[in-house]
Amino acid sequence: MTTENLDKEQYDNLKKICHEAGIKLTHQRLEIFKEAMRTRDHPSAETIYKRLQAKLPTIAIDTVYRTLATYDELGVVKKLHLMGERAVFDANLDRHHHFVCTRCKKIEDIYWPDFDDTILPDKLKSIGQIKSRHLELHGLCAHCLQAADK
Amino acid sequence: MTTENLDKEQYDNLKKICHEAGIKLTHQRLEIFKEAMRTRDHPSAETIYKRLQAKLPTIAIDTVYRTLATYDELGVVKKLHLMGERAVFDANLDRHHHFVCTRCKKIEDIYWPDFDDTILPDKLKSIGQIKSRHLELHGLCAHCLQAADK
DNA sequence: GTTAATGCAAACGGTTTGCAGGGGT
DNA sequence: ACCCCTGCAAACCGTTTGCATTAAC
Repeated sequence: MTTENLDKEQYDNLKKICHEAGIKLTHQRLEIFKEAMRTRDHPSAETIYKRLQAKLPTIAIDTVYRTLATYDELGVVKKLHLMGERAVFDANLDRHHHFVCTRCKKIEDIYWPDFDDTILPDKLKSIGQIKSRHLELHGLCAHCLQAADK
Repeated sequence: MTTENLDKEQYDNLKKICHEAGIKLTHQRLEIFKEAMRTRDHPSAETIYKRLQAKLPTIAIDTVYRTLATYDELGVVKKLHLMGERAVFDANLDRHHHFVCTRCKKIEDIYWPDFDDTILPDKLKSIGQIKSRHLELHGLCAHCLQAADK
């Protein structure tokens, strides 16, 4: 059980979370956690699975699915359901939204606190009790935009 | 080829769209169009398929998928990808967003023109070329809210 | 040692595809 | 008559599940 690339604080925190949830901190769970924390590129379960194969050649993809579902329930990562495509997992728990490039499918986190703080019109409040707002901006990312007007 | 429940204007418009797109206006395509127009409850392809079985007992579900995909391309209906659940189709082409009840999973169209007209912060514009914004509000609908505080 | 998690394989559900026959233009 | 569209079946892909083995506590 190695902890390189993972600071002690994060490790202790995960240990605490698992302990409080009454689940075991297995080798696989630790590596999946590290991989999820390592990048901000919204990997899918399959992506995480592939990235871990070098380090854990015998890991099964259903373990990745199960672990990420557990982490989602525990609030360690957040399962997103963008675009009806495969679910992707976001280790960024800050209040944010997403930009999706329609060409390369890249997903970028965006921040728009003024929008988050905008009070909903009274008309919308009659719908019920609104708990969260999820904004997706769609378009061409800077990179694809550049490639488009070649 | 019957047109009950479909006003002549809508029918002529579909005919024109198909003609201009160079595709045939078949019996199945007309019935799928009528079914999509008949309700505003965001049916899935499977739902439309089931609703048409009484009238078209031999229709195949892949025809529904193919036709709805065609209509999506033609702008007749809009394919949504909410919540990573099965894709649903929306015949409402007005500028609007969606409310999703976390309990009963009902999807309601919502309108918030002030938000649609809000200019994006300059910071976000650096992402690239933003073409559309899709907002999902999540929470409990009025009905489920009432059921919750029984 | 006890219990839960893993790996394997098979099932699952929604969606897509190849093909031959049938219907619209 | 021509060709596109349909219906059928099978494949597909991401995800989930049942079960025996393995590992964490």
